[in-house]
Amino acid sequence: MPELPEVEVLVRHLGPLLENQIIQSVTVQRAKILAPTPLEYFLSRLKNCRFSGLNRRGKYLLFSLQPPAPQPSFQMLGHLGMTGRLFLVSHGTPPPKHAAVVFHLCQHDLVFEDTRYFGRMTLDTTAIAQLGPEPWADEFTEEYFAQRLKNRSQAIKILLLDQNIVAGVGNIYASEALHRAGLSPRKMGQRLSRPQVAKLQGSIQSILAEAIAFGSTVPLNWHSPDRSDKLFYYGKAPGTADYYEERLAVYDRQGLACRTCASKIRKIVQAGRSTYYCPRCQK
DNA sequence: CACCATGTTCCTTG
DNA sequence: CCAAGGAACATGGT
Repeated sequence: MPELPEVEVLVRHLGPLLENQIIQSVTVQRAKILAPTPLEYFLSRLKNCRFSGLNRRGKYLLFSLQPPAPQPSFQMLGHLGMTGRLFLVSHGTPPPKHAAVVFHLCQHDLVFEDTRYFGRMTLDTTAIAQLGPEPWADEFTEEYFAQRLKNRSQAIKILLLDQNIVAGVGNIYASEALHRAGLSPRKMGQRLSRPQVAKLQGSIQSILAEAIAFGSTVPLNWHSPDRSDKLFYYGKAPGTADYYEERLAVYDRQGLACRTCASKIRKIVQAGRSTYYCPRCQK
């Protein structure tokens, strides 16, 4: 899935475009991703609603929807899973093969395409309550982070993927943040010193912030299922250069030279997920 | 054919 | 009760 930065870039782009658009009807090809919301309820609830806001929490999307007065507004929760993408096409454009949900607006269709169907689009927003703080929230203090790590015997890489500790870090940026912090992904959470906790906290914030800034400057194609950019999974705008080559320090770079010390980047598997690190820079 | 993939949840085992 | 590991979900790329 797009991790926090990709979702943030999407929200910043899509939010203004959706503002005040009214849903004429909804087509659902994969009712499973609506769970636990029943299909019929989903369709009837959304019809004639106006998009009144789009926000992000962790890797989740939160759509604010306003039904015709006097009904109160409510929220729809989206999650892109591993392969989910959201984009606008001209009204009536044939949907891609794995279009899970299509929201028919006036002049456009909002397509939620998800090849692997791991994503969600639901009226059940309870998942939000289980999330830890945003990386830049006041609550995500060094004290809080140290407290959450100190009694954990799991490797720090695995803990970074725990959305209940801090929300939004995924498999790519977990490796990247640990490299920047100079920490071994194998180090147990409880064995981080206080300065290491502080450095990791700062690394998470800066890695994610830079990814958002990067994604905000790259010309992306938001209007088709094209995903050829290998970057933000939205598709590179036609005629633009490959910006992504030197973007990541360690992720998917096993066997290549560390850009800091030239040692060979290694790949290991933790909790069934790949981790990349530099054996010399990260202790 | 085999293995890998940006995520989350559930189940089993210890 | 908790931690850890594995499988499941489903499809496509290499």
